[in-house]
Amino acid sequence: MTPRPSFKIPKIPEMTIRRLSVYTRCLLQLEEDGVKTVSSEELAERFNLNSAQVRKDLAYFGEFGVRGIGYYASGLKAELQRILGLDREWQVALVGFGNLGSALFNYKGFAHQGFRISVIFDDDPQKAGRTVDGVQILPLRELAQEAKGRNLQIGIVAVPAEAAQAVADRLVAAGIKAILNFAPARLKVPKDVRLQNVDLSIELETLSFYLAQVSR
Amino acid sequence: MTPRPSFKIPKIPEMTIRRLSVYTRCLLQLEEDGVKTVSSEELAERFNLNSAQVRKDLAYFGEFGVRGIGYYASGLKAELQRILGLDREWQVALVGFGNLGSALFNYKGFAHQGFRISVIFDDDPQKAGRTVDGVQILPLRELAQEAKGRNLQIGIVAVPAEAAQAVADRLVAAGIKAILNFAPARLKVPKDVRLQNVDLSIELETLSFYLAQVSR
DNA sequence: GTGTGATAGTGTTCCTGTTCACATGGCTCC
DNA sequence: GGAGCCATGTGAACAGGAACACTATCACAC
Repeated sequence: MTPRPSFKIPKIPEMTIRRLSVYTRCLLQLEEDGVKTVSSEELAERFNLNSAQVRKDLAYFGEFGVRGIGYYASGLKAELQRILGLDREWQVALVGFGNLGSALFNYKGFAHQGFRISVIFDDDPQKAGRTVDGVQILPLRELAQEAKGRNLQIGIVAVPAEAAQAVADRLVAAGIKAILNFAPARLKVPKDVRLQNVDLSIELETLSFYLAQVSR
Repeated sequence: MTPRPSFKIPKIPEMTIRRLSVYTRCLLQLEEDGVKTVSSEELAERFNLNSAQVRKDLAYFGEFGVRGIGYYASGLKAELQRILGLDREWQVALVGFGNLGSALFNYKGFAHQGFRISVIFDDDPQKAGRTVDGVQILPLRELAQEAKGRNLQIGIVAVPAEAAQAVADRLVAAGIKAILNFAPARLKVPKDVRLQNVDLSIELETLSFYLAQVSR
C-alpha cells in the first residue's frame, strides 16, 4: 500500500494501462461478490494471462500486494481507479450525433465510470439547437467557447471520415488534450494530445482475413 | 505481382494485418484521386510509419512492388482486398439490437466492404419478430438453425456484459468461427474461433489515465 | 543497348514487452 | 517469539515486432 512515487513515472507500456482497466472491472465484480483478497494467479487466469504479468503491471505503480496473501480486492480497486483517473469526473464533448454518436450517448455505461457527456456538437440544422436528455446539441463553431466554459477535457469524434480531421483540429485548438476517434481515418494531432482510435473496419477486416485464411 | 505462395503462411504479425486494412483504405482513396503509383515512403508518411515497415508488411504476401517505381495503386488495392478476404461477401449475424446494436446496423460503412448483416438476434419480445430494413430480428434460440441456413460466418456481440459469454457460447456452438465482441467482458472461446474485442471503456480509461498523469 | 537513379525486398540489429525463476518479506500458528 | 508458509516483487532470460542499412532490380533516358 505504499503510495506511488509520484515524481518519477518510468515509462508504462500502453498494454499495461489497458490491462489495468480490465483488472479494475474485474475487481469491481469481485468486491460485489464479497471477495476480500485475490492473488495475481487468480486474476491472471480470468483473462488467460501470466501471473507475473499481473504482478509487474501493478508493481509499476507501487506495492499494493501482501506477500503470502495477495491483493485486497477493494483496496486495489480504489488504487487502480485513482491511477486511471476514475476517481473524478471528466467532462466529455461528443462531436457528431448520427447513428454512432447517438448510440454512444445512449450507452449509459460511461456515466458511472465518471465520464460525463456534457455537450454535443453537430452542424446538422435538424439537430443543432435541440436538447437530448438535458444535454444541449450545439453547432461546432461554439466549441472553443464551450470548451472553456465547461472545462471540456475529452472529445469523442463520431463524424464521417471526411470531416474527422477538421473536427480534431478544432478540438485541439479548443485546448482539448484527449481525443477518442471513431472515424475510419488516421488523424494527425500534436504530440501533447492523446489520441485513441477505435476503428470498426479494422476489427472486421482482421476477422475477415483469418476466415479467408482457413477457407483456402 | 508474383502470386503469393499459397501453401506456406509463415506467421503474420497481428499488427501487420491491421495495417493492411489501413493501407487498403488509403489505396482506395488514392485510386479515386487518379494516383497510379505510390511508394512505400509516401504510404508510410500518411500514417507516420516507417517505410521499411510498409514494405515488410506487403512482402509477407508476395512481391507486389516494382523497384524504382513503387506500387501500382489499383493493383495493390486489389491484392490487399483479396488477402483480407474483401473480395467476397461475408454473412454477419448481429446479436443484440439495443443502442449499440442498432447503431452498428445503421452504420452503412460495413456493407460496401462486403460485410452483410443478414440476420439480427434479440430476445426482447418487443423486437423479436420485427423486420428492419428487410432484415429479420429473431429470438436467439433460432441461431443454430439460421447459422446453417444462411451460412453465417461472423457474429457481432452487442449485448450487455452479463449475457455476452452465453451468446458467445451459442455462436460457437452454431459453428461460427469469427466473433466481434463489443461487450465489456473477456470472453472465452475455443482456439479455432477468432475473437476480436472492441472495448470502449478501455479506450476511455486509457485517455483518462493520461489526463490524470499530466494534471498531477 | 547501356547507364543512371530510384525504390522494393531483406538480413541484421535494436528495443520493448512477456515470461521465468528466485529471493524477499509479511502473516499465522505453535 | 520463532519457524514455516506462501504469494509478492523483481532481476535476468526470452521473444517478437520495429527500425536500420544494404543489396537487388526495374524503368527510363540517352
